[in-house]
Amino acid sequence: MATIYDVARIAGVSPKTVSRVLNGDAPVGKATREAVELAIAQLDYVPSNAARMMRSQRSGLIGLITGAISMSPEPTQPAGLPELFIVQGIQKSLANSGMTLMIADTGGVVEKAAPLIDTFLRHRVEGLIYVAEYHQKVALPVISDGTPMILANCFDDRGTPAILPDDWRGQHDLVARLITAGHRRIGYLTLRPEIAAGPLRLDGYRAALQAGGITYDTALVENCDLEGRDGETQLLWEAIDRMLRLSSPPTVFCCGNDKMALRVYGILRSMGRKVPTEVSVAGYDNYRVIAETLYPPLTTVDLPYTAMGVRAAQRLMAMISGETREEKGPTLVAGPVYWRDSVTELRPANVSLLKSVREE
Amino acid sequence: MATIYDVARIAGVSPKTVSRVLNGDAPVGKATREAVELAIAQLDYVPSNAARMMRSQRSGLIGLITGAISMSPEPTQPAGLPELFIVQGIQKSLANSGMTLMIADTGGVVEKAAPLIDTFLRHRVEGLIYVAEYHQKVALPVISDGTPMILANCFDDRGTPAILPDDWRGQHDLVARLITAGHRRIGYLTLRPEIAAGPLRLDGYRAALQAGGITYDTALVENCDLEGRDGETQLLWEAIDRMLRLSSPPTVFCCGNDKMALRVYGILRSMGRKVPTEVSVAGYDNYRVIAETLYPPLTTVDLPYTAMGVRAAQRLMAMISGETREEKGPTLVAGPVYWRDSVTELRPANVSLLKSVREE
DNA sequence: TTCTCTTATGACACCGATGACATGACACCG
DNA sequence: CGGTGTCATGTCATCGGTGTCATAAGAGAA
Repeated sequence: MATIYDVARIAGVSPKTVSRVLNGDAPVGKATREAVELAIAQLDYVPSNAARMMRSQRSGLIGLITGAISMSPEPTQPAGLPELFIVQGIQKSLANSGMTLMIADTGGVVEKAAPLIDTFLRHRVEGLIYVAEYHQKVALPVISDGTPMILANCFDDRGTPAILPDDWRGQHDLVARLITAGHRRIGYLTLRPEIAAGPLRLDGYRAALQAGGITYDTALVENCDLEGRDGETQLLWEAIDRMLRLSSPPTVFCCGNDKMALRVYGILRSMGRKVPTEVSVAGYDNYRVIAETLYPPLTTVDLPYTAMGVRAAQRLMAMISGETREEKGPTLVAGPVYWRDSVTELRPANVSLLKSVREE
Repeated sequence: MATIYDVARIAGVSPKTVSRVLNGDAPVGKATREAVELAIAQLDYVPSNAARMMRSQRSGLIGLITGAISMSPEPTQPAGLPELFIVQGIQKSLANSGMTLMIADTGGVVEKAAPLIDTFLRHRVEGLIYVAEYHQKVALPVISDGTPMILANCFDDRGTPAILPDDWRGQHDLVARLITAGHRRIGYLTLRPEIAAGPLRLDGYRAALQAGGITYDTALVENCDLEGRDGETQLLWEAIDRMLRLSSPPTVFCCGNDKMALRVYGILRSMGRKVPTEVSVAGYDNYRVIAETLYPPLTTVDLPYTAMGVRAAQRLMAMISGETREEKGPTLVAGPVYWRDSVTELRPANVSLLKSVREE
């Protein structure tokens, strides 16, 4: 591998002059520059980042840790995609910053995060981002040196800067929109409460009901989320069957996520109930493979992954450049409701009332 | 940031001894070792990879380029997941090699591959892997220095070592299994021929028919793949409708991929045809979100992404260690047929005849 | 004409590790 | 008791760039 000395020799100049041509940090004569560029081309010279970095003490690297890439071998969940979109947002936002993004993967095993962080520190990354698969609490090893770190789609109890989806607002906006559409009996097949999004969305649901003057009815809320295990379909079936037999049955089922909504479609069809004419369905996640492919297309709430990635990168860059006006606490990012044909308008919507809703 | 000199000073030894403790490449006295380890802990010392690398001329880095992470904003395709599984296989295979995997992303823009390769070369990666989203031909810039490179899920016309799915065999095995199940009229809703897998799978289909003594009938084969554009459902509808009206209609529809199969389920249901009792459906990809969630679960062919990743990493490591017994040409990796309930057994299968088929 | 001032370039040390080699202290051997 | 080998450790140069400073050559200004 050619070095800057080789180039200098061929071009008949000093190494420092070659360095100047490469970095453009001082004027170089036209003839000299051309000679250097010719030599570089002849030798296929590629400068060594390691050497450059030693002297300049700046790596230009951002380390990103995710489990997206190698999820557990049984990905019943729509595994990985969320993280991908977050990473996409981060990339987009970092593209013009001159930083190089290094991505490492935990293989879904949280314990692998520590050695990966260590590897990154050895490479002297200027900042770290940890991206989680779904909104959750994490406990990462402390970064003893001052390297800034951001959590995306997760949080810890050390107050590390975090970027989170606004689950409360998302569910709230969806339910508010359903109420606007004339629905009063709104069934809710929730996520299990252990995951962070569960309680937040339930609170959003309740808040929207209250704002709409509707009483919260426990008969309309049930957790059917078995973490992808078998029996979930049966649990869903029973819950739906029970709710539909109520004297005042729900006109719409909100599902914990789009995957559950996919199951609910199947169950309702098997029961002979037509979607949406007899009963409406709404999801959460805007998981497009499902939401857009289903017939009828699914009304759901977008999880603003890309936007979260952008925010994460921005906040990190702010920390790196040492801006003191650092926000405290987590950054909440809300996503719009995607209004599609799986929900009937029981009465015409008053469009002026709608916020952050995209009609498709 | 503390250096090895700081550690040496605190521990009262020479930097070289600290180095020995870190690398364990020469015996160190117990007391000395402990003093050094204490100093390292006190200072939160993390060795600099850049410095180490300069001296040793080995980076321990493998560069991976993918478009998985940031696909186009309109991922109608099951975007990204294939690449993820490939990367997962690569990671698994590289985990114990002492190499660190650096992942970079093209954002789906092929032109970005060149600067990314350059960045990797600056970091002196010891090997490069390019992973494509689906089986396709690519044209990457030539790597002028000798850094080894592997193509995964793609190939070029320069003969760069490539790892590819065995599409011919996959479709062949599926159709052979259908024939074993007693199907004689096998409809095939193909992928568009422009993509690499299309013709290969069609050949596999024809070969299996021939081996089963069944005449190839063009009335049973139609391309309904519009690259995710609108109208695909209508095209599918028409093709299916036409085939079902034939005097000798198909008893099973093979679909170009699982996504298409999902649509076909919907169409057949709308037509009032029950799957699988009245007509069977098979897919391709084993795209689990679809194949396992659909009711009935979908018979399909696995695309062995993880295995491809493993093979890619192995072949790369072989190249790096300079083994001369390098295979020529692409490595083909076949995936098993996943036999699920979407296909009826018209006659009981003779299990002893089945190869690489998983019954679920 | 002489004195700045800019432009263009080189000399040299240094970043933080490690490879090659040297050295000192013992242990074991005949 | 000298020779030889092993263990434990230190010295020094070096990897490939770049920061700092020096210097030479012209361009204008006084």
